[in-house]
Amino acid sequence: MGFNDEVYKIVKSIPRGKVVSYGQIAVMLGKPRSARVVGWAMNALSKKHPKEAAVYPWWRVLNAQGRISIVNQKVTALDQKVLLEKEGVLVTEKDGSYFVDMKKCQWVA
DNA sequence: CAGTTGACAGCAG
DNA sequence: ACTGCTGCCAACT
Repeated sequence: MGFNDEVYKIVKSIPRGKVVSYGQIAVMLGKPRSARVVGWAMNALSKKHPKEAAVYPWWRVLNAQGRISIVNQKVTALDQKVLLEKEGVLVTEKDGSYFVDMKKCQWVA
């Protein structure tokens, strides 16, 4: 595979307690407009490679607003919230969705 | 091989 | 400020 692995590589390098946005990953890959593909890659990771999901901290990946945009996957937004909190990331709930303070937790390469 | 999809982002109305 | 439409690009069917 190609692009997918690139995404995973970035994800794997995210430090504990930090989060990044899809667009940010896309930029790191040199394709600023591939945010959607990054999301697709994450989806494929948990869906087709659940075993690798334990290695790649996909839960540190959020959308640009710091919102957990996961919807109907194997893992729920609640799971992601718990995982993040376990790492010391403050997750706030807002109208059924979970948010992270990007200002404090966003990872800068 | 061609059309559809998607855990997004950014600009337009 | 809020909702909606478009752009983008790899993987899927």
